[in-house]
Amino acid sequence: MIATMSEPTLHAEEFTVDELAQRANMTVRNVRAYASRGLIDPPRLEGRTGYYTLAHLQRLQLIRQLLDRGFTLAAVEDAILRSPTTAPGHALELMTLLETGDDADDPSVLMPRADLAALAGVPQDDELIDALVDLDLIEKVDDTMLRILDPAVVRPGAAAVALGLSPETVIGAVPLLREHLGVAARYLVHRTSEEIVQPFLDEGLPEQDWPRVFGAVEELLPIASQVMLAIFRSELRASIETEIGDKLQQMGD
DNA sequence: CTTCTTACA
DNA sequence: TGTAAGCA
Repeated sequence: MIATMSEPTLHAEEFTVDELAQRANMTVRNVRAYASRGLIDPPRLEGRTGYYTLAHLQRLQLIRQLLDRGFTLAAVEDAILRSPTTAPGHALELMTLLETGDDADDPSVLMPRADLAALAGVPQDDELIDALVDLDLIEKVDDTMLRILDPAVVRPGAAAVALGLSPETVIGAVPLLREHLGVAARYLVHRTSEEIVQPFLDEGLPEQDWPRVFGAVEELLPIASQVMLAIFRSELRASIETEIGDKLQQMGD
């Protein structure tokens, strides 16, 4: 009915760059910059002007959230390019897990023994070092240098010690977490194998579909991680309420 | 007049 | 990331 000449967009859910940028609270310049880095899909082109959809908007909003959380553009880029088909929320959680996103392949890093002790806020202790070595979390390089094999575990662990937990408690948590999370991990992998991989093997294995199956399995990693994290968090909160809440209440009495 | 690209700062 | 020039 109404055909205003200034509004060629009759598809209700499509925007021009300008509208897109506005809704995402970004400048057009940055929208284009992200687009040029492949962070958003190319728009539907009509002549020379592009028309963007809600999917584009959501992607930009995700980028903004991650940027606002303090991640570098490079890290955001890495996260998005890694899991293109994963829902935006999952990618966000994935980034939180990966922290930086870059050193996911070989995270090991060299650190003087004194530095590790400083991070934990405790005096240097050979026994603690040995305990970490036994857990395959670090390696002895020489008398003064350590190789941190799993910084994602060691760094927060040191932080926990710095906050007042005993090193023994923190170190003791590692085998405990490995054991219990390992059960859940093996269960999920087993079910994935049975329900996703096996059917493809059974029905004749069209070779060209393998990348897709493999991709699906890969993408389950961040999704499962997110669920694990959410459940663990709620368990932590529940424990805090009962255990610590009770003690505080007793103090009040 | 707007979109897009490229280039520069 | 902003600004500008040239183009469709």
